[in-house]
Amino acid sequence: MPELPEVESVKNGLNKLISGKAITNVDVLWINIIKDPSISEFKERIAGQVIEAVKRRGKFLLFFLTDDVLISHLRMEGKYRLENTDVPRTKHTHVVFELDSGEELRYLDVRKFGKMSLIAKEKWTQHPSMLKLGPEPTNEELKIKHLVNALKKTERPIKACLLDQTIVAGVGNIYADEILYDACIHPERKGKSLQLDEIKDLRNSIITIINKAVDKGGTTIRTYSNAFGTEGGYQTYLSVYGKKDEKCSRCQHTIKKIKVAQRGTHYCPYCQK
DNA sequence: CGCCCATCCTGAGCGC
DNA sequence: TGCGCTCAGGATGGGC
Repeated sequence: MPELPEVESVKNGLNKLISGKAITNVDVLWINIIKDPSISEFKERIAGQVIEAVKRRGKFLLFFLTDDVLISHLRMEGKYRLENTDVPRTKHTHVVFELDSGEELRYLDVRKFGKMSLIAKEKWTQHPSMLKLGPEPTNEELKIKHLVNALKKTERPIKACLLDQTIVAGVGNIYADEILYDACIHPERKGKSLQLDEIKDLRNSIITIINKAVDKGGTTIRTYSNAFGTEGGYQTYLSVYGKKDEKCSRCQHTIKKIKVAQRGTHYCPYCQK
């Protein structure tokens, strides 16, 4: 399940593989992947454009083309693969970008949850998906004051707040659990119950955990791999995610799994207050 | 406005 | 062996 660190790794791989190549044609094999514009406009506009660079905002991949930006979200299991045209397309290949190099950039997605949008370059920051995004989880962009404001009035559990992309962009279910463990905060604590020093700890944990995961090339739990097909390396650093019934490495108590905001949530009932 | 919940999807894992 | 059920979950939009 690609979160910010995994998308960052995919972005880096794609830049090496496809920057400077032109798209000659687009095949859409599962129409629900394309959110907007219409399928015909999507295909017609992309054909002929050059992929200048691939960037990232939150969990969204941004393909900067000659005139447009292709906004792509991998959701649960989306992947990009560069293949020669003679390699057979698998049944999970849903969108194919044919390149002037004779290769194909293929979008694969077992669950078909991923989405793509195309928008004019000068308007991409105004796309609804972009407008809703909060700050990137970096020391420069994620301000204490912003977190204080976002949390001070809400009754929602802090886990739900971390998953809310308007509060901070890029955190998903795995890193939310890891961040709360690192900050020693119970996932069911109401947002407004957090004290200032706890919010500072939380901010530090968000930045530290995400940075380290980026550094390790992301986490491979189920099926994630980057554009080169290589797996991430952060899974060996996980403290609670997927560790139900195992011992907490800090206090030796047993890691529990509960549901918070409809999401599987792992935590240590002794360390996380 | 804030928040909850269903929806989209398929494959893995499990019990019988 | 194979069937049917449950679970996994990010963003979105409807509804209260």
